[in-house]
Amino acid sequence: MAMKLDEDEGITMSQPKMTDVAKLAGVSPTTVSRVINRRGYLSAKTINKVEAAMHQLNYRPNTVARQLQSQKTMTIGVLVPTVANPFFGELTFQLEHYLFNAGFKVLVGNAENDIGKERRYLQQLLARQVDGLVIATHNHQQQIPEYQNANLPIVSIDRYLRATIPNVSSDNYAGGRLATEELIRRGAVHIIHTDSVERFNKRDYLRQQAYQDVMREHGLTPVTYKIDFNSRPDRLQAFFNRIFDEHPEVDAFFTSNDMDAIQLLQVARQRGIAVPDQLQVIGYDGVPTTTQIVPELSTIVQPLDEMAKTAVDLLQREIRGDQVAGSHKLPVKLRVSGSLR
Amino acid sequence: MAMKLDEDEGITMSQPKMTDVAKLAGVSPTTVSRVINRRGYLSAKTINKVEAAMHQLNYRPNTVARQLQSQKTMTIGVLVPTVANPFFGELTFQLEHYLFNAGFKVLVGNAENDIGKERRYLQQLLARQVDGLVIATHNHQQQIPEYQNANLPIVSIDRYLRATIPNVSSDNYAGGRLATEELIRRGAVHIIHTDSVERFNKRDYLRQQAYQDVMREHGLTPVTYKIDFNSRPDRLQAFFNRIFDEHPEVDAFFTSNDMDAIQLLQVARQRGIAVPDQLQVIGYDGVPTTTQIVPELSTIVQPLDEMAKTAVDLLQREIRGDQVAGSHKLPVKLRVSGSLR
DNA sequence: GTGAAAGCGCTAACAG
DNA sequence: CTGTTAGCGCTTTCAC
Repeated sequence: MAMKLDEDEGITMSQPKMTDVAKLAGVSPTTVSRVINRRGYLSAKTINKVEAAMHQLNYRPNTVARQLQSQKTMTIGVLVPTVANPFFGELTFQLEHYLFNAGFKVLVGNAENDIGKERRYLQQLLARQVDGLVIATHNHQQQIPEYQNANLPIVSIDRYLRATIPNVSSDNYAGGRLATEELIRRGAVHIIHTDSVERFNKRDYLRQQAYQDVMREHGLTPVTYKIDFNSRPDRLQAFFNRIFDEHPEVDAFFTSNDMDAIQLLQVARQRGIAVPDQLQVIGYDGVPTTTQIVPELSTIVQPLDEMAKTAVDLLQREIRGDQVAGSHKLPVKLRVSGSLR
Repeated sequence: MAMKLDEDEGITMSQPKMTDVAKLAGVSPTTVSRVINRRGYLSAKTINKVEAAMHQLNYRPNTVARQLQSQKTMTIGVLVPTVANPFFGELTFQLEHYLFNAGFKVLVGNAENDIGKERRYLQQLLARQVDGLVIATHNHQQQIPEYQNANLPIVSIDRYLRATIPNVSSDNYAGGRLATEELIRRGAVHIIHTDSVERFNKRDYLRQQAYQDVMREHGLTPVTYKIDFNSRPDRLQAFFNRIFDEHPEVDAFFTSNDMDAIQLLQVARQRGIAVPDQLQVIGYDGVPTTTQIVPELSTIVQPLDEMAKTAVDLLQREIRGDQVAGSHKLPVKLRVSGSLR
């Protein structure tokens, strides 16, 4: 029956608040607040009384009220194209992991490559609902004015937003060089690079730039195809089939992400092209989940773990008031597997 | 220079509030509030003045203050094992999609199969920081007392939490039957079922139950192996190798999820077992991303889209005060592909 | 050691 | 059509 106490007293009562606890414990709300926050001098007796009362009422301090008072939400907004994509799923996971350890919660939004949705998220989140923002979407920043006059700590992932917004990415230039040089070293000559169309700034073209530089240094002709990141599988397959038709001499691909590389491997199999003997492939990303599913794919591994850690670190510094603009590049490494000979 | 107005006035000013707008527009805060919320009668002139002032100050109403006043956060907490897993990534995506359309934001937490972390999330979120919760984690609910006295709308996904908490799942029994019957129909006799160890309630055993029922109906001997959902790839491979060693006669598998099925296919390839000629495989989940990556896998497709929609619908009804307990099962379908002969 | 009063930014109730 | 007042639940001065 003692166990029923809460219900007896509380079944009709809405959520208890501080004054309820204070009344039950026979102290003032201020004292209850002090006990919760362990602030100031308190007698052991008072602490016990208050804690007993809180327990009895199953009291939880109202987070929103504390947020209003403290002017902090301890929440970070994370905007990605979609967490359904393994890359952004892993990124979101890593961000949440580090943010949680730093005391923050995560509000996620899938922009779904919809500029309108991204803007609506920004409008809501910029209204002091979060203490900061991590932006990993792909939409054209110039169509999203909110980024220009945003007055909140922001970190972008692998994307240029504004001079004063720090950006975290893998070392795209090094990755592009690494992939291209490796393919050449292994005998490839007709190497095609596929890249995303969603790049709107020179700083976002570094993989392609590296590929072209390396090709030219070796006296080879660079060929780059642009892929729409949103392409459904069937359109992707048609896309790769077209490349094979237009370039029957191709003996290697460097794709801008692993999902594309995987589609490419399927098309190659359908066309009876042997990998790696006739065709070598290197992707980009190296997300653990994808690697687990398709271990034979060679790829440039982005250190998503370190990238998330860096992003969280930068964000915390921004929140503290530091200036931390600039491009933060993390080292990549090559994962050699069955798609290389 | 007119473009610089904001900065001239606002560079040193912190975030403007309603009184700032009111002062600039020469009205009371209440009127500003009315304009924002389009409530009551307002003269066109006043609306214009206020909107001009809001625009000039780049004013955004403080969300937290509104939340405190309205006693609503329009935010839903979503707890999953990890969004890095394609199944939960897709689930989270779908949930966010429907929640956004219903006006809600999403706070995600990765429980990481850590009971402590799941509890800390619950303690925080139950403190009125969200208007409801979607629980898709795998931890043992009996080790998480918060679920028993949680005083907030909750929906669970494919998992029993408490009698009064509605649960959404695919029709696991039908799915188990469908898979097993299909394998038998296609000539399999020694069919092994692998299932997750993270099932703590009879209601969570329906796939296994269906498998066993069908096997017995056909005079076959059911063999179920339990897998730890968290197993790293190498441990999973060792696990499947052990099964092959212990049951060299096996000619089909029905696995409890596609990731396991994919590892199984890799082990079969390593051992030189031909799929589907020597071994047929049916997985469970049928997430679009996974299907795109491994199209040859046959599987029972869960309608994640419909499940998310249903969960959001139930949650909204709970928030309105309706009683909506019970188990909500959605129909599955078989996807036939290369791993079936 | 503890309490009373003011205020975080907004909106609902009540006037006028 | 618009303003004044009070209050959402908490914390932070400032007293005592």
